[in-house]
Amino acid sequence: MLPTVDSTQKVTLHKMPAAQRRNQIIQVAKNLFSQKGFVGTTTREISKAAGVSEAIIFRHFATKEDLYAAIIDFIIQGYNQDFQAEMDLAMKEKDELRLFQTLALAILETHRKEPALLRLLLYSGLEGHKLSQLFMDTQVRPIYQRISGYLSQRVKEKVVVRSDTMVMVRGFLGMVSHHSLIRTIYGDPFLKKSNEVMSKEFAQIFLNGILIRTSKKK
Amino acid sequence: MLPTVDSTQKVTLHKMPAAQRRNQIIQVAKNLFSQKGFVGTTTREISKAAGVSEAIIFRHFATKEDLYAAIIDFIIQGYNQDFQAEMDLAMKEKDELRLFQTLALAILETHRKEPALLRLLLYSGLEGHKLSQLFMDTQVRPIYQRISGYLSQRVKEKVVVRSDTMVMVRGFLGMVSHHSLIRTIYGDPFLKKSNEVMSKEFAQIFLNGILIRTSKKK
DNA sequence: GCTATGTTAGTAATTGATTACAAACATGGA
DNA sequence: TCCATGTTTGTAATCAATTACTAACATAGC
Repeated sequence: MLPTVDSTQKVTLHKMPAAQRRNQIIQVAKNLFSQKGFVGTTTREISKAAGVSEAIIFRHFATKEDLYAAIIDFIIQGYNQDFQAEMDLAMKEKDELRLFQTLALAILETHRKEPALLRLLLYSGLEGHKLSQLFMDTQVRPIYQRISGYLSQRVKEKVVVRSDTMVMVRGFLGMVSHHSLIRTIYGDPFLKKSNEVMSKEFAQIFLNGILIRTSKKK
Repeated sequence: MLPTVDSTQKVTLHKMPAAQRRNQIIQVAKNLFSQKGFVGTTTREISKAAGVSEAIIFRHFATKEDLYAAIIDFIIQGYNQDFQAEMDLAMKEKDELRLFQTLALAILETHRKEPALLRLLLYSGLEGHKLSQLFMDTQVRPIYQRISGYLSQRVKEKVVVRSDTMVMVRGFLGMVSHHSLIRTIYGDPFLKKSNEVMSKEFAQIFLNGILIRTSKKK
């Protein structure tokens, strides 16, 4: 907030509890870092966007790097994985279409609602910060493990073709993630379908690709 | 090259023809920009890496931005598409497996041999430079058109399932590109197969996914 | 009144870009 | 063949602006 002028023409400062200010700075900085990268974002910009003086930034975070680390924590912590429950259910019921459709939609919708996350991840990967590695280890790898494990079980049950299930997961997540990337970064002017439709079509292609064809249907 | 001292203790400068020096600067800058981004790379670094003073950079390129544009030109110009011929042949012979395997391998090998290209593309996309848009328009879009057109023809011939061929191409290129991205940026510690194998497996999954199954073969 | 929250006004270092000047080269006319 | 003349390729030093970060002082609100 910028200082506001009251009725007596006197400037009144907007003081905020430390925790709240700290959180506000994190939010503001997250957006700026995601738009312009770590080196591309200046502490002055952040302070201006937060409506405080630059010194306030350094009262809450010792260095610019510390602020970045706090953003990392915030993201890792607050990353919502409530789609996990639905995926569990789909696995239990051995409903592959629903499983992969849910997974795809969760990813696409996350990136649509929070494009800053994807951009921040890419920047941090390119700039060599630890966010990317941490995110891969704590968020992405478990998904690989779970899906890959499930597929391996389905291979044994002669439902999925005998091949490297890690490659399958990589392939499917590639379809979805790459689509988000193109959409988020390049705008994607020539493929404007909804995330629901894209999820369904990706899941269909993928499942036709890995399921052993039975002649029961069509 | 740094100035070298000859036998008579006299400093001899290493002068280079303008065109050659210009080219050398482009190469050096390309690597630095790809590693640290546009804002993350200083003209001083570039000059040091090129072994000349900073003023030389600005003699050949009016601004840092101009240097970046020259790199863009260089990449667009020198981007090798000799796999196009092999893809044409595969299309002519209606050999889908070979078509998509060739495409995948060409992409993966390009990124393996020249990781700077992928990184530069990502940075330029994130930083909002025009390289990304230009590359998409001149290099990527034509591939989408050609493959998508071919698949549409094969849909009519009842070989490929009736669905959006653009989504199919996006899906396949997603598998491949995303794999390259993970490998280039995050190192990919848990999927170490060769590009040849990955190309084949991706192509198989994808083709099983979009081809209408005939019962002639297994 | 006290203290946490804020500001103003700085720091030294680094940024992209420019200056003045020197060394190496090309070449035409004697 | 030679060297005087003009051009090209280079350097060192410096510019104003901006960087991350800090010190000293001010004030809101309990």
